[in-house]
Amino acid sequence: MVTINDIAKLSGVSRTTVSRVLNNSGYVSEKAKQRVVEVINETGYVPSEQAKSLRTKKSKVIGVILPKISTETSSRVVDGIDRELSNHGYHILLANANLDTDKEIEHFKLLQSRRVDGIILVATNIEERLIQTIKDVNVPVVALGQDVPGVSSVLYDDYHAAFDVTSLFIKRGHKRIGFIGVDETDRAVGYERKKAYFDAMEKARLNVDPAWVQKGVFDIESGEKAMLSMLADSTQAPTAIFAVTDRLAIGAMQALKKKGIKIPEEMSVMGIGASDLSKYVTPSLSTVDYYNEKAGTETAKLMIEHIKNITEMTRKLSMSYGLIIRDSLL
Amino acid sequence: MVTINDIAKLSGVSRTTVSRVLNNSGYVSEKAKQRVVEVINETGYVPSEQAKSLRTKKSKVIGVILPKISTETSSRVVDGIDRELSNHGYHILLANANLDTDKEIEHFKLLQSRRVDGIILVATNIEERLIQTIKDVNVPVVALGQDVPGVSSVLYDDYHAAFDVTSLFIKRGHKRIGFIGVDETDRAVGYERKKAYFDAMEKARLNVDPAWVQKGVFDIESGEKAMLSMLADSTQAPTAIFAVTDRLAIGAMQALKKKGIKIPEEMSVMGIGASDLSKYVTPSLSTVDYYNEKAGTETAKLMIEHIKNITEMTRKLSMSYGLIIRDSLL
DNA sequence: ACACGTTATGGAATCGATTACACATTATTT
DNA sequence: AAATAATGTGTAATCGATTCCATAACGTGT
Repeated sequence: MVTINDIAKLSGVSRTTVSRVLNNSGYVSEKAKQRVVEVINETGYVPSEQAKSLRTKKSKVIGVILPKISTETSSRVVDGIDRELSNHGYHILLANANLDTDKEIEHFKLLQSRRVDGIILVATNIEERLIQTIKDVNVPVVALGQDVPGVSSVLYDDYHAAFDVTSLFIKRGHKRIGFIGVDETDRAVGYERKKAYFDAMEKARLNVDPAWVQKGVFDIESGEKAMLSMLADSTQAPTAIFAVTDRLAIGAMQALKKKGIKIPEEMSVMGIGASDLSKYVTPSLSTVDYYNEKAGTETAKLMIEHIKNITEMTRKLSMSYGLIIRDSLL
Repeated sequence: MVTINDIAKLSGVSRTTVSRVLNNSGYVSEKAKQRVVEVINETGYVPSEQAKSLRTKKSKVIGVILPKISTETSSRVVDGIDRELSNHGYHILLANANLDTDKEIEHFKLLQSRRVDGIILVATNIEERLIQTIKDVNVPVVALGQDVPGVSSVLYDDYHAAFDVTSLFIKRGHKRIGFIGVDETDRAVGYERKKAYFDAMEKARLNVDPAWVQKGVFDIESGEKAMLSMLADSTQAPTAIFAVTDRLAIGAMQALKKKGIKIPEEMSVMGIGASDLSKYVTPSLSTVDYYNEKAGTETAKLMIEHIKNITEMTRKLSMSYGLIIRDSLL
């Protein structure tokens, strides 16, 4: 590997001068500069960011901790993050927590040891241990998707989105509305969306049969199971189903199809996420677009502001959302 | 930031001893060790991988260049890569080429400057410039998805997969089979799969109406367009459609639905990719599973072998595939 | 002719780790 | 008891860059 010293020797100057050429700083004569550039091109020298980082204490790398790599949401978010970061010369160091809080915490340590300039946490469940870990970290942390106390966060408006979905059903005349949620330890998806559903129902003075409220775990199969339980448990079936994610909604649709229940004639369905899937299932699924890519970009922007110390305080940014009305809705 | 020197001072030993404790190497008395560990825990010291890398010339980071981040294939592949790499203490530095060869080449330079231990290229089009760049790079490179000359590659068996799909149609009695491909500059997806289609047709002595052969660009919309062109251009429509990707196939299905052509009664459809989408469209799409995650894992394994110099020569690894027969097929 | 600002260059310290080597001290073998 | 081996620790060089500081040559205003 050719180093700055080699370039210095070959071009007959000191490594200080080479560094000046590299960074376009200080005084360098036109002649020296040309000679150095020449040698650099001949040798194919690429300066070591590592050595540079060690000295300057800036790595130009941002760690991104994901709950799971291969989900549509993750990949959209990462796309958005990268789009913004690469504009500022930053790279992404990936860390997959795989839905395991221990790993999440471990990744904070690992990313610190790599001296990343900041850490973006795409969050799910927020435990006390995690919050403590974040406090101990000495680089800026920005969270996406969950409101982490004391940490700048980019948030989806889960409450209002879920409220709007439920209200939409109500406005269309539905009185019996079922709900498929996830565990409430997930504050955003589990707790907030559920609360909004209940609030909307209560506001419209609509009754909620406990059997209409079911729980799944983020995949299609569990949505199917939840739907079947709902049909089995309730004396009177709902006429509409609000599932907190598209995959749960599509699972519910699978169950309904198998039961011969017509969508949307006998049952309306809505999800959240605007997944690719939602557009191409039959009937196409009404859903909520969370603009994940935009959310990623905003998170990255916030991170850069923190790094540049433009923003000192912790900020909370609420994303907007958009309802997408398709055929699954009567 | 607390450094190894601080730890040394606080525990009253030299930094050599601290390093020994850190790496569990050489001789250290039990007493000294305990003292050092104690101080480390008190201070929350995290060793700098950067400084370590500079000295040891190993960064334990692998650069991954993706053609596009937010695709199902990419995220599955990255998942597989990470699964294997993290087992060996490696991290992934992400680089998004966004379907731009210039960027791809630029990323090679950038990753080199970060002194990654290896580069995994998830490839699409292979240009001469790219091959030259790879040659100039001085770290191991492994390609995934395309056969890059002189570079170890993990390959999908595009030819046989496509041949099998076409043959399956033929075996089921189809005589007029349409093809929706992509540009042949993509050797694997564009060229190989097309060649296999023609070879299978020829082997069965079946005629191919030029209008049956259409081209799209990796998205659903273009699949739809290609299908409409095929119907418009051909005097006699095919009874089966082989699209080289699931998204193209689903686009074709959309077109057929709009035209009121029944799948599979009037037209059978197959794709390649085993996307989530393929399972939940109606009718469910028959396709080929390329086991992307496994491919990612294998690529990572190959990379590690190269880094450890277990494998000196360039190797070509061909992945297996599996046909998934679903409702879109008569 | 003197002082001073501008331009050009290099020496040497520094960032935070690893590691070769030297030097004690203690334990074991003969 | 002397020779040898095992154990424990520190000094200093090193990795590849940046950057502070010193020094020198040169022009120019007075």
